[in-house]
Amino acid sequence: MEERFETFTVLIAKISRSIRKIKNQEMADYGFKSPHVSCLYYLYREGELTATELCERCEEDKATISRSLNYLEENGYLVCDCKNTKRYKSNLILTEKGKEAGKKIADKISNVLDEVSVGLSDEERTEFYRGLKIITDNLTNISSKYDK
Amino acid sequence: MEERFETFTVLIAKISRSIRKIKNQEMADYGFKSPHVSCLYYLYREGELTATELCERCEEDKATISRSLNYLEENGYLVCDCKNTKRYKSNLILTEKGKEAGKKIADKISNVLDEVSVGLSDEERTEFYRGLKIITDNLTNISSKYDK
DNA sequence: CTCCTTTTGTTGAAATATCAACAAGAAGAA
DNA sequence: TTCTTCTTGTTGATATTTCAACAAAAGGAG
Repeated sequence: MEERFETFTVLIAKISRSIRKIKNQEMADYGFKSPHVSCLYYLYREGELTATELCERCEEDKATISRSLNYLEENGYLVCDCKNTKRYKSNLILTEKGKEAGKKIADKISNVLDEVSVGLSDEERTEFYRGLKIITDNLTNISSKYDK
Repeated sequence: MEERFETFTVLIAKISRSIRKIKNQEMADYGFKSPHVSCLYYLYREGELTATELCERCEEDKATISRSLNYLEENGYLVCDCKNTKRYKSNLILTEKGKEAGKKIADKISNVLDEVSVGLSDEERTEFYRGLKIITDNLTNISSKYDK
């Protein structure tokens, strides 16, 4: 009997839910939700980025990112070196407060990642990531048929 | 530099999105969305199930499933051998129309699953699924800290 | 049977994500 | 500069998911 569907889509669904839950809860004291956490993480790691670059990193809709940035800016986590009223092509820059939050997030994420692969050897983990990459690309290809 | 976050959460996000897109689009002619597809798939494969069992299979919220079942019932894809006005503990049964749709879905899913692991040997695929299972369990553990 | 507890399913409200139309700016050609 | 076109970001509307309160039924115990 066909077991692949279960051992794939169901596991992926569980993983997605767990990741979102972790991102939502770890920084709940700050009022951050999953997309805020992603924004701060990437800005902390990569330095200045534009909104579009941040969308790519986070794999989130630009509307979601736009609204997350409003929240983060209003609450003093970042500023924008805007040449104009909007954020077009402008770099988003973490404030000190933003960097502190970013560091906290990066540390937590690092811990989680350590725990995630408990039970796999280094080699197995490497192989796993390789497989994950291949499968992601295959699926992206398949689903892109529906883009017009 | 820490690459694990990218090679994990981002890939998982992409996979989730692709899966949902495929499920949404493959049966769009029928007006099915992702949860409808999951319901029909499992009912087709496993025969009669209760709503709760279906929630477990689909990894969906019971509210989502409840509403999906309304749609499927209203449109003649399934009936419920209800002993009462609600669906409590009752078996959900596909009609002929439902079975046809279920078969179509099962075939499509089978095709997709063939394509998903192109580039991996049988052995690599088996190893990959094993790793996926371990990681899922680890993450479920980590995130369950937040359940009270 | 009657009462009590647990399970199961529904419903409306709230939170999130997604989509699509639009507006503002950038970039380049003439 | 002044068009024109393409990119980038915002906004409101809509769809979807999630949460939590509730209600109906089931399963026991007495």
